[in-house]
Amino acid sequence: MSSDRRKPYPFDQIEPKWQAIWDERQLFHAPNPGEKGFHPPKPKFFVLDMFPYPSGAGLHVGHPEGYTATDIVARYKRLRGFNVLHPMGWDAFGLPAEQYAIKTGQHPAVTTRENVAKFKSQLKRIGFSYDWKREINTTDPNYYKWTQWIFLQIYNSWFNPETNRAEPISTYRGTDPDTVRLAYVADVPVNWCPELGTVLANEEVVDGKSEVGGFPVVRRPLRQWMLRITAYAERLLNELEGLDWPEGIKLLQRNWIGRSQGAEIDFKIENMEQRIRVFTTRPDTLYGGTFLVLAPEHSLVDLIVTEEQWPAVREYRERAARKSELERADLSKEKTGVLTGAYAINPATNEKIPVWIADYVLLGYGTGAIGGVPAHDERDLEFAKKFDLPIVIVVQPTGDEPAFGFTGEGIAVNSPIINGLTSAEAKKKITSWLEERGLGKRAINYKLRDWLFSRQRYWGEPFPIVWENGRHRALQEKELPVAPPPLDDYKPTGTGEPPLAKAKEWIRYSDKANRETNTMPQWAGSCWYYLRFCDPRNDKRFVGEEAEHYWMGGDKPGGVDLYVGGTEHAVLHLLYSRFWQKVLFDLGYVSKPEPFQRLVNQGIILGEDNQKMSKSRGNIVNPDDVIDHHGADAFRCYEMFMGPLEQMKPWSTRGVEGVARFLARVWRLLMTENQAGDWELSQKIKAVDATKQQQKLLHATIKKVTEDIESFSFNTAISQMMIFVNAVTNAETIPLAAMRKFLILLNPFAPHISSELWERLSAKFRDAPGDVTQQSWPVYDERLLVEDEVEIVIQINGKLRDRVRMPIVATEEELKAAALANPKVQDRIAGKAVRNVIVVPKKLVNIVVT
RNA sequence: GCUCGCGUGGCGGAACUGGCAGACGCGUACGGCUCAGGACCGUAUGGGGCGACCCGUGGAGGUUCGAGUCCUCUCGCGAGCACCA
Repeated sequence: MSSDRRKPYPFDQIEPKWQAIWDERQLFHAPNPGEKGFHPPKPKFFVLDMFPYPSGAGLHVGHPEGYTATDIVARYKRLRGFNVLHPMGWDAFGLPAEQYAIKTGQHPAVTTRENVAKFKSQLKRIGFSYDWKREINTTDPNYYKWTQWIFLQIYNSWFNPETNRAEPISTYRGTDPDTVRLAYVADVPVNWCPELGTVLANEEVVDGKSEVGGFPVVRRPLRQWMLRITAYAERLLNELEGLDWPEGIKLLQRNWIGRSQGAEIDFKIENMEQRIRVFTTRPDTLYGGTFLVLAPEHSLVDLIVTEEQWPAVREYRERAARKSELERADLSKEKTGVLTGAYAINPATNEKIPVWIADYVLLGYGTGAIGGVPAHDERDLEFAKKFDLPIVIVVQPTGDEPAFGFTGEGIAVNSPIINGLTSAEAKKKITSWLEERGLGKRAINYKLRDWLFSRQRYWGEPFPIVWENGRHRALQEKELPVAPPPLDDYKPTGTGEPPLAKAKEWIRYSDKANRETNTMPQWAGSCWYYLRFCDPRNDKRFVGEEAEHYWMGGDKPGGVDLYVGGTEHAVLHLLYSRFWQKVLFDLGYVSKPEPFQRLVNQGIILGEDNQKMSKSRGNIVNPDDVIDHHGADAFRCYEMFMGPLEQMKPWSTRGVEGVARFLARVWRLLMTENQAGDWELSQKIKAVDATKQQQKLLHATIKKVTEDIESFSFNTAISQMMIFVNAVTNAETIPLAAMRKFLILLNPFAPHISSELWERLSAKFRDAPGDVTQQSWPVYDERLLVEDEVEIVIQINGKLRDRVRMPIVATEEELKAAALANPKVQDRIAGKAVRNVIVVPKKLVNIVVT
């Protein structure tokens, strides 16, 4: 007696069989222009997954959700005659491999190789139709050579505000190009994570902790490489407009970029030459400004602070510096601050107002200084109350809310030159007034900060930069790639000096020059990988011109036609790669300013207990187990049948059984088991015409599945196929041609079983040459879908009372007459007045009575 | 606190521009077939009532001949931002 249960159909045999065939025949390889097998008339379709970081834990059920969706689309588009680019690769630089190396001494490259092999075999088991000839790995020198090359293009260019685009640094006419490069070095307060021994980008810090690992992050000044992404703030914001992305993601990016419009106003300091510049979105409240506040770190503080205030200021600054980001941002705490002892002049009122420092003002935003308008700003009000500062009302609400503490728009009061104007008008007028006097100007501010681009890590791309006499200098293209040095000890130094600094020989570039020892962040490789997929083996260029033009759409709309991934990259990868794409576009290297035309986010898959899957909860579902039990086709179909792709939804073991049962029914529809226990083709299959009803259902199914794939409603597409199979199951004879069409519809969802059944049909009937993957997508005939009769709903006062079958050609008058003559209606409306009869052709009649 | 998104049976979810609420699947019940095997097949399945009928899409209003769908308010859940001047 065998312990393993008999399989409802032999997926364990047919799935490996077809995977091997696909591999061997390179069936899913997409030829590039000029290559063998390339057909110019075929339209292109670029469908991309967010490539994974190959972790040691292997694939979890969340990964294949998006991958299955894109695979269905890829297979569908091929059947529709597209040349489909559907690639996969590995985003393999990153912390886990490095931390494993620190623990065990095993080189990250070895760990990466092992993990990639594991991921790849898991993906292959699911039957994804990737073009494996295009596989890329960000840690491959042939790949990161070009990541470094792109960095050099960024380094060697600047953003020309007049043309609003990046240009080669040679076009810069100023004295020091290093001040305008898109990649530059700056001493900035950075997010330093002691536990990880590295700095992190703003985007990588969540609630004062590292996104990876959740370790505390503190502010610390360090000299770091930055990328001038802020130069692109406006374009990154505006060009979101034309993208077919979920509104939620667009909104996240808009908020992250955080554009606000207002004015910069200069305040004279009493008895000093310097002026304090503040940024405000409400210049119309200038008359209500009764104090100024500078960020504690503001550079003017040293100059303006008075002798007697020095001790207090120094102490306050030290305390602020010691605070973590989290403590500083704690909203529940009371406002703090100290007087500098200096006074400024409000340019509108000419009054003397005190200058304070307080940590609620951030150095990083605006000018690092604000004008305090306590009557119309919550924070300023809180501050003014705490320190007993004057409060002057200058905006009168138009509603009946109190003016005190009113932060909305209203009418200007107590403001001589703008009295009576609406806030919008007042803003314009006061700003012009300031501009005329050289006291201020219109200004736009962004929350977006420049991208902190260096990391103190081993397992990342080294910068193609050397230092000589304290100045940085780019390497030549021919010196790429710059490989990381071999090291025995990968540990962070803890001082902020990168581990590469330990490689004494590697650092020494020449007698005079040393190599840069920072590495690039993990995002670097993923910023442009979609471009490399177009031409992954090119050793002359990061992507061949013709290949880029073809796959990214050239002058036609497109780019990556479909990009599927999680929302977690909304302000990280998706913002960074848009930025790189724009730089490359400006410099003439690529044909599109935006990389991803259409973006779809898959929702998270929860555990069976409705909780987030996690090791500690013990609710993780392993795809390998599911495939062992039910096969890859059932796994794929269940991932899609669970519910809408974008939605968060829980895993259900029972649910998998349901779809597995469906596939088994498909199998048994065409196959029967003989005495010996072998599967053979069912005798019920005949090369006969389908019945009228079968024909109608088939065409309804073609229509529904086609439309549902186009609209990403994979769950309802599967429902419709279930309805079809349920209906055909009881038929005496099974019409061959209809089943052929059905198998093509099923193929994108369940490629193995549909391939096998197709082949078995071909062995007997020889009516359709080739594999199912080589067929073309069925077309439905609208004429077959129209009914002769329809069911008309009869309502009285909007409530369902009866249904009658009527010819589809029935006129409104006929429908109305039939409804009124209906016995149930007669009973109900007896003695009542019919006030109105609404007729919706082919649908319903609604009788309105009193 | 602010900004988005979402609330439909015992469960996952269907329902195109307002037009038969609950497709499909799970679960459950009964029946069949069987070596009672957690396999397979069939039938039923929103709630209430013996019944004709009545009630039902988080809650309260509104628009409409007609609302799960549109509008207003409200409650709950999820996500994002969080002193951004």
